[in-house]
Amino acid sequence: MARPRSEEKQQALLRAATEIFAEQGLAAPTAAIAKKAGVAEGTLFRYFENKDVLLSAVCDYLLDEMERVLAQSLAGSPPGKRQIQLAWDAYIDWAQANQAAHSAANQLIASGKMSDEQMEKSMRLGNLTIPDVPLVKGLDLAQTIEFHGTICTVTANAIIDMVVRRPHLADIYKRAGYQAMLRAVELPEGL
Amino acid sequence: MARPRSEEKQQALLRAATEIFAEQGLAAPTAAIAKKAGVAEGTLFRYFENKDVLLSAVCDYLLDEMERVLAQSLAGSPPGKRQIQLAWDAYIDWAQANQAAHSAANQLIASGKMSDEQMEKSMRLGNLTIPDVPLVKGLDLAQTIEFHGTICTVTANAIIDMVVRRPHLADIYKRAGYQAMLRAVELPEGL
Amino acid sequence: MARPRSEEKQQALLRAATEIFAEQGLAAPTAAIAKKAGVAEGTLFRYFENKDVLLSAVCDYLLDEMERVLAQSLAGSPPGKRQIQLAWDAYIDWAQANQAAHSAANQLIASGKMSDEQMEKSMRLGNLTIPDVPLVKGLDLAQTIEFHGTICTVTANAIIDMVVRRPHLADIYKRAGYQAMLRAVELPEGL
Amino acid sequence: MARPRSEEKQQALLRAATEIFAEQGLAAPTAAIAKKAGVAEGTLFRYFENKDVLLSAVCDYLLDEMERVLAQSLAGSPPGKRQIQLAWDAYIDWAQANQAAHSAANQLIASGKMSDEQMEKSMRLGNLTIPDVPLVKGLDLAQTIEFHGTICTVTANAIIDMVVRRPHLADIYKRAGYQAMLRAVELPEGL
DNA sequence: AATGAATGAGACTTCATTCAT
DNA sequence: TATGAATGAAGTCTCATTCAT
Repeated sequence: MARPRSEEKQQALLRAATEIFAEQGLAAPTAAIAKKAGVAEGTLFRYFENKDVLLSAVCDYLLDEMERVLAQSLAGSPPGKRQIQLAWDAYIDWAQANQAAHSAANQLIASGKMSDEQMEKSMRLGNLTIPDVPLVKGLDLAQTIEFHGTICTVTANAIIDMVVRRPHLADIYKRAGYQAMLRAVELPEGL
Repeated sequence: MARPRSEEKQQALLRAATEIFAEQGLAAPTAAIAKKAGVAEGTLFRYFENKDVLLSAVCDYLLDEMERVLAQSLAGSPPGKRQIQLAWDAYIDWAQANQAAHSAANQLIASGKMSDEQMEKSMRLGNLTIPDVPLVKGLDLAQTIEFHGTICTVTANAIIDMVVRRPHLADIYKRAGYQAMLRAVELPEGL
Repeated sequence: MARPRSEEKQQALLRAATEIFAEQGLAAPTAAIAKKAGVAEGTLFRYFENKDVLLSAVCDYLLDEMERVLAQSLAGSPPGKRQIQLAWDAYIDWAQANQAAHSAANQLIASGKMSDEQMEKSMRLGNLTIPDVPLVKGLDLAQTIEFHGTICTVTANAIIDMVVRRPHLADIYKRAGYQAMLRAVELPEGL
Repeated sequence: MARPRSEEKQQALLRAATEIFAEQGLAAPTAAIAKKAGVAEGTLFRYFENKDVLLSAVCDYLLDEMERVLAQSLAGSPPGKRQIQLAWDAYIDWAQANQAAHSAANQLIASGKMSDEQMEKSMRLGNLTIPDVPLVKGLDLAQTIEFHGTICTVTANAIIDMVVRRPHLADIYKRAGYQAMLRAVELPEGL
């Protein structure tokens, strides 16, 4: 099974899978994905050997997307300053504008089907912009970063859920969530 | 008279379902649950009309369990003092000792199949011990409580994941997580 | 499995089965029958070895009922005169008043599960009151009787269906049907 | 392109269903039908969404078949003359030659699962060739036609049963039945 | 390479029958 | 004897995957 050529169809399938997973869960039939992508049922399996491979590919696709969004948000801003808030806002705005992507990503993470590499990448994104902070007593540097990154990530996701549920309070949630996160990871609120 | 319907079997099914859901996800076959509970496939459906009813029953079972654990942790301690920490520790310890229960509960909450009542109860548990705090600017009282309760809950769950992944750091995560949560919701750290 | 004693329960089961079969078809669960009869699921099988035996017993029960109704209608009327009309009216009135019995009987006959004896008895009932008529050319006496009896029976059943569907026309259907039947079997209409 | 969906397979399924229903009743397993049609179990459900749809499709298939047979029998014969006998003979001959079809059709009609449209079509076929006859006293025109059509239909079906049971008397039953039906609906026997 | 019909394992569920009480 | 909980075979239907076209 040589990787076939239509980059376009591959993208269509990834986008369709993202939406279908968001709507119906990861157990959604591959046929529904193919249909939404506008290709035949069998064609899906020319691009993704089986459903697990597709799940993994969607995961990569979404991680790349997040990475792109975060990278773009930081581009051109002086490192070490306001970086965190830029990333925070960019992530929340992206999730609000791409709820299917956010939902699918959460389901994939929760499914326990992500590879170690993918887990690590998702971690890395969560830690992306956390500056040097004092070690948590009893943890080494890597563990401290992971600890703070995790709290940052889950807080952001919680905020996104609230934003999605009450869009008219989006800005309030976004700001208050940001302050709460800063306090949680012991960064000065002025940051 | 005929054999009485056994409370024991119902409990066995709920426990088996919890474990199987934790291991295989909510899409796990009912046959696996019946087998683990040591009953015939058909027996499951005498106790739970169909799979959705079983899911819902497991949800109630786990919420009751959590409620029991939290209530017990608070029993006998003077209200308004150290209550939060007692609940925090009890929840994290329970989750560490009952990983299947914690995992199943999380999946059920994420599945969107919970009834409104169940959602509300899970919310209530999350807010249980949060004392009066100043309103978040722009939110009313209920929204403020929800906001803080949500952050508290997701932080606790994040800590549990870390505790499960690195049990030897359990106490450190638990303590540091607790402090982080207090700061996030703007409670004095000495609490 | 000795035949147990409660005649009353046996009758209750037969009556319940008749009603349930009429409502839900012969594929109705035995549990529904037991419930309607007010006995436990397992009790049914102490009175009827298995479902086929129950079907057969219901068939006998209904044939006996019809026989009783027809016999009663003829009792005391001088043989050979007006007998046919008495039987016709009695049968149609009985079916209208006992639609479940009629429906169940029809389903049993259509199911092809009747024993030869039962088939023969149902035939016999259909022929009960047909007086001597000239042989149909090409048929012997028994065949002629069967031929006329069959036509009489199916006509009566057709009339019953119409009566049930339009009760306000019951008498018209009953009379017109009777006349049509007489003509079909070449009996003088005045009979 | 992919294999085209085969009209042939759909027909095979309809024919197989007809035979299986005739042999085993409408409760027969879909697996038996698929097997007899020579396709996989799942294939049946690509052609018919579920069992009820299959039942309905078989019903349509058989009604169409009957309509075709009756239409063909009348084609080219001057209207209003001998039409009835042509249709009668064609129907009985068809049923004798296609006993499974006749049996399945009867079961479907008896099952109460036919749509109103299908009921009406089956009625229409039964009334097809009945010419103008005097009103039955107390019934309007439509009711009279229904009355006669019903009697005609049930008589024909009764004759078919007899023909099937004693094929060597087929012609005698057919003729005698025809005469009986004519008398029943008050048409001159010479017709 | 793309298609979508075909496949059949496996899911959920029902129910006749058995058997412990 | 009566009960009804327990059983598991069997039914309907879904869907990931294959393969003829």
